[in-house]
Amino acid sequence: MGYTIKDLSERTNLSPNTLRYYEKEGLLPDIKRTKGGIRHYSQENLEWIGLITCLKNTGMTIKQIRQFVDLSLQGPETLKARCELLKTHKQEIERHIEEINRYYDKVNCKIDYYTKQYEQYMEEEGN
Amino acid sequence: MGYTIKDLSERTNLSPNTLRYYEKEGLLPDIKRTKGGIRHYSQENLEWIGLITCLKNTGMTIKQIRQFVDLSLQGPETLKARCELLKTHKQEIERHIEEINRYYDKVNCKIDYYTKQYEQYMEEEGN
DNA sequence: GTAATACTTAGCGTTAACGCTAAGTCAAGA
DNA sequence: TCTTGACTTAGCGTTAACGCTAAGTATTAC
Repeated sequence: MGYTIKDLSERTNLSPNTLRYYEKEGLLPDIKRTKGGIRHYSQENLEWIGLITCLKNTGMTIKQIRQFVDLSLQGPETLKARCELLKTHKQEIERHIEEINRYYDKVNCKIDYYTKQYEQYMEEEGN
Repeated sequence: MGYTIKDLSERTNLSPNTLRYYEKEGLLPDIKRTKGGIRHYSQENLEWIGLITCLKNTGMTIKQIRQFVDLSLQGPETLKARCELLKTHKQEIERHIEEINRYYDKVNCKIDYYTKQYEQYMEEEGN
């Protein structure tokens, strides 16, 4: 039971290098080892990595994630703090979403504009 | 008429350094100069920078933007190519939007989860 | 005329998040 | 048993997109 580092690498699309790096940086606590020292990731570990990846891909730095992880390790007294941290981050994400939507509109406008320009150009050339 | 580099820096939130850098990299063609060699940005230049910024902040690299700019400089024969390029990029943006929405949902789930955990914790402690 | 701003070249520094390598050791599944 | 994969330390390399500095010159708004 459990995943080897290669298994997990495939499931998470993170390289073994990256998985070791995250562990070293404190983002992945409680990874079990065999007697021989080989990592064995649990289902829980896999899910945790899902959360880490989520935070990372929405703009959190490793250091910031580290702080969140440190809180998590301190037990239920920090539940509120963790919640606040996530709520703050949620607002960040909302800002990103707004921004990207604005840019999306802008690109669409440009596409329309170029399309019209192109049609006009073809008409002129077409004669 | 026209903006100095400082004016434009303020309007675009790009540093003078960055504006010169973009120009050097070929993202900003046709910037006029005074006899003395001082840059004078036009309204058109400002709008162009708006587009560049849009592409950059939606994940295009300087090099890719450069290709788009090069096409633009070649006149109306490249209108179709530019259009295709933007459409491809539009799909990229759509992928980003989907991704970020998934992450957004995940963060919200976590917030709910922690909130419930917290309430439960408070109940237990509250006695 | 003078202070404030702009220009150039050029080249080194920075940050984040890894990648990669090497050397040497160890583990474990078939 | 043997081959395949895993482990460690440690340290250098990489990429993108600038930042910063210095030195020395030129311009321009007031």
